[in-house]
Amino acid sequence: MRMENRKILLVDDEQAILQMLKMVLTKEKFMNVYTAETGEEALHAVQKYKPDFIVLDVMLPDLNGFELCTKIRMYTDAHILFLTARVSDLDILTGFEKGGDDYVTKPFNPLEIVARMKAHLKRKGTSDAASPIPNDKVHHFGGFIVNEEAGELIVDGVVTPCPAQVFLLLVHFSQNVNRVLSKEQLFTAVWGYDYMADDNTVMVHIRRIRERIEPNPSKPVHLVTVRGLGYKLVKEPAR
Amino acid sequence: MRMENRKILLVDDEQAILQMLKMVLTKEKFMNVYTAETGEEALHAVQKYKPDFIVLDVMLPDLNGFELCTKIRMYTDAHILFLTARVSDLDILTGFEKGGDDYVTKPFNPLEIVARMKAHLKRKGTSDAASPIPNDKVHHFGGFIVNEEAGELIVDGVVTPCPAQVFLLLVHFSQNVNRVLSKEQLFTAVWGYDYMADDNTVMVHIRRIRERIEPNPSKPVHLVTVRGLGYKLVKEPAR
DNA sequence: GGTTACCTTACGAATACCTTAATTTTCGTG
DNA sequence: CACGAAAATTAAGGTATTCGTAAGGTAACC
Repeated sequence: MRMENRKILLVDDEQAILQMLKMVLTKEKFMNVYTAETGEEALHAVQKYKPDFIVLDVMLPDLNGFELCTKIRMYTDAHILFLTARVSDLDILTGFEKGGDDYVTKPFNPLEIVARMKAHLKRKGTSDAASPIPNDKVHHFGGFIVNEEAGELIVDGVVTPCPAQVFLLLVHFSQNVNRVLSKEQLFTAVWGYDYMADDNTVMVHIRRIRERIEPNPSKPVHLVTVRGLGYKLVKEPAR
Repeated sequence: MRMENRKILLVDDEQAILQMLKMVLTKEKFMNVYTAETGEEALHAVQKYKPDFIVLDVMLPDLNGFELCTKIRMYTDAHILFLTARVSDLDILTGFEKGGDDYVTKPFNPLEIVARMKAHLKRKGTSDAASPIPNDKVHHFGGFIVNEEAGELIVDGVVTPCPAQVFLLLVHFSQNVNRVLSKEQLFTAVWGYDYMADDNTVMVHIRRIRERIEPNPSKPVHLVTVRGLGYKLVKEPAR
């Protein structure tokens, strides 16, 4: 893929910086330039556009840029260049530890950003390495990941303890996304019995899943109830 | 190839800088560190050692660092990080144009050089055509190595005695890194029986592995328990 | 208004796992 | 073949966690 077709994500809360960088990049024929002004927007943009190169300001209104970097690494291996006003060595080293690849201090010459970007992207060749290797045992949802192979649940970038039965139920849902499953089906598939005497066990476990993955477990958006039919795990929750 | 086996070339006419960087790199377990004090020496070193990463001072007695960079590019595609006292934007951009990948201004923190180096080399993975064919029978973990071919376990650089069954179990884990394996799976794969009457045999062997590879066998970070599901050998233990 | 479906929290028995020691089995050597 | 050492399995006591049940409640449906 030609360098200029690479996708660039610019993350900064200062409009002036975003506009300046975007202008310079456009002048250099970079056509796929996206912007975000908050950490949350950035995470959405990463999942939506899958950028090859990310310019990331350390100081964001909602998230520390380093923490954001850690979260971004759940979705992409793209090159991350930090923008920072700080010159503390500890902060610089922290950025590298958190999975960053480079940093530039403010105020900066936008041509330097472009030069660094070009130096990096030139080496990428045509092998689009920024995409994650598809793995059907790792299920990605907004805000959490169910990793069957590792036996792990990751919520907002954090490994979340999950008892075995709860996890197995969640795995079963993840293997049947957007599909309504009755309590009987769940009990048979996950518990292994042919007959379900009482459905409370399943409901309690559903509650336990929701406590881990839902913003508000009492108003679920991921693992929703379909009254009279069962439950389903929704890939992209409605807004 | 492991990061620490990468070849580093340091080019600067100041002995103090060369010695300081070499000391820091050696402390970080980089064993193949070469130095050159002139452009001519650098060119020779590039051809002789074929370094993966080059730290290159702009001000050299015989050659301008940028011109040297252009010459070096005839022989290698290694990552080139410029050291420069100049802060002129024009010089910085010149460096990138001449084929440089990065730059750091003097005076600098040597740990930043190492951090940048690691950030870059970490991405190189094992795909280095000039290196011997990667050997998937030798498994490297933080603090220990499982060598199937030699039938050896090496912990903190020391060959560690390991009974056969314990070793075979560890090999099986090493072939399934970051993958949770149940006690039944382990018993079937390593012991060769289809049915496991009692799981205590496996647990005792797990304990024996942990006694060899874990800093604290009772609080394992490498071979971790996934309660209700089994065990997994983690490549990079969580901090 | 009554019934049904689902929700939620707390609690205790059962389970999973850990650990060390004892016993049995295997292997190497004389 | 006997013996000693090493390795593997079994046994036993212990701890921490999990799971299923119970009970009280709410909302939707008829």
